[in-house]
Amino acid sequence: MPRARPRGYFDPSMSENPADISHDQHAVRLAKLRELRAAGRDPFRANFPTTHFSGEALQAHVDGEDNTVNVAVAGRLVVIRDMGKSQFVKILDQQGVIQLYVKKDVVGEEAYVAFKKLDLGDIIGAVGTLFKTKTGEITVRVDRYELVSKALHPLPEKWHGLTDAEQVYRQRYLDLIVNAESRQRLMLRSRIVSHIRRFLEDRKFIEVETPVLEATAGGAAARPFVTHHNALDADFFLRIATELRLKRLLVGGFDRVFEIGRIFRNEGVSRRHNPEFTMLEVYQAYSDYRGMMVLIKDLLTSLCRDVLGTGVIKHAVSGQDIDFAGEWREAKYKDLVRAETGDPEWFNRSKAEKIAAAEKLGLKCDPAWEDFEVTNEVFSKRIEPNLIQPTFVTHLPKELCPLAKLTPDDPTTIDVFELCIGGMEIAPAYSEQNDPFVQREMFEAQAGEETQNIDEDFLLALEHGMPPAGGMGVGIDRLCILLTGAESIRDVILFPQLRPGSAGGAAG
RNA sequence: GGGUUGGUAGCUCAAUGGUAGAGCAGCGUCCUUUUAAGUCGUUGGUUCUGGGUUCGAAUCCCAGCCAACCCA
Repeated sequence: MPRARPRGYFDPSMSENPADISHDQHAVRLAKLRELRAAGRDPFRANFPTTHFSGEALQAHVDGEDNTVNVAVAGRLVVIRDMGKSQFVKILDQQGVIQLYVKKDVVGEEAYVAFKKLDLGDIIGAVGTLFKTKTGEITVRVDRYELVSKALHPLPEKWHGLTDAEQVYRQRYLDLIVNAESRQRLMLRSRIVSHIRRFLEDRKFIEVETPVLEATAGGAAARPFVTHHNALDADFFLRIATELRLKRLLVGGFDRVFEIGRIFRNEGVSRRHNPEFTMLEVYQAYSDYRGMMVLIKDLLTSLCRDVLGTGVIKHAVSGQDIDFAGEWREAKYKDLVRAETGDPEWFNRSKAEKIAAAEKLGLKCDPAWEDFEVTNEVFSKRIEPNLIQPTFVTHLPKELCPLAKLTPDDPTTIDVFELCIGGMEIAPAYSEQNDPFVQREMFEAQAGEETQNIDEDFLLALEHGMPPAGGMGVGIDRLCILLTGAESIRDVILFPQLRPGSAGGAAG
């Protein structure tokens, strides 16, 4: 038997009726939507003119002068505190949250009744004046409001937010609505990229865009994605670097160029790797890798100063403070390896001796590896993870990068640095190879049997004369991990790659 | 690709082989300066999927899907 209860919008006394939908939040919202439409009100308006973002409105309030400043604001309802004949609610916009105060005797009976039927998640616009509540919060006293867009699904819980990693990534919009930390971190990424553009433009660099679809994927050692062009009936590769295109521009007389471009590598997914990621590549004619050192140090210190407002950041993994303001260490690759292995004669040992020594350090080595690969295993597993403070590692073995110029007094190494910070490689930079004959030899040595993979068009460009140049690549995602204190690359990419699946079916 | 951990109400989480619960959200009241507002009442479950063991499975076993972490 249904119990006697006052009848309201959805009467629980109807709960034994299959038509009762009070437990189904989606159905309740659909019913409210139908009611709005039946009353001739559009639940999805075309616009709502605003005068202020939330943050601007908070700034616009004049202390001690309540209700003198008019504002029109809009955003998503994220908090509702109903006190009977008045309500405090909060709306979220791009700049954050602002509180609204809606009084029955200000907005009128009809509008107030309609306001009570709004749901968390609805997008509303409001016009009113600014005042400060008795607890000191700057608030909009609402004269008039509109429902701008109805939300048909409930928001995740306000206090704990959304924690399910899968839903965070597949439905990032929910994460952005309820997790302020995510919202701020991803906005910080935008500011970082924006700062990099301004920084380089101030130094006369030109931003360019080069093809993503390439006939040969060169400029790095990585497996590419393959795709197909129907009209040309030809396979294309998604680029794995922008280097060879940008150098053609150096030949063409664009002396300082950069591209902030999406790079695609068909490799594993991990905390540090997304199949598509963003790389800054910079080339400066008549400079060299030493010039790039100055550039990257200026760039990172200015990022810390102007975007983060600090010279020291906390390293998420080790807990150490990373000091960008002080002197940056510079160390030769070979010296670091000799120190780590405790063997001054490391580079005179045979491959077998190196493997034996590396395995004593707890490393697993594939016997098929080349000599330099064994050494590099020591570097990447034992040395790089411990380079927390900014460190330029210089004079790498020439086998590691076929596009750089050899060190004048040591033909086994190249004029390059790898900037390591927080145990990660942040930016490799070279004195770029501009001798077409040496470049061809390096390509051929690297290609082995697969000479069809040599980019002949690039070599032809070099034969027309490329100015000497310093070049540098900066992994934007890793830089953002470092600067925002994120633990995973997925936390600094809006929509990280996941296995295909639907958002709705994600939870089960 | 291998190992480990996890998947329970819209969300955050309980329930260690014996009637699936709580908080928030929802629904119905009270409340015209609240701050995770408060107050009284109340609805809501294919326990990721499919098999198996058992008198009985969210729980144990097998397979699969998805995710996180570690390794390659």
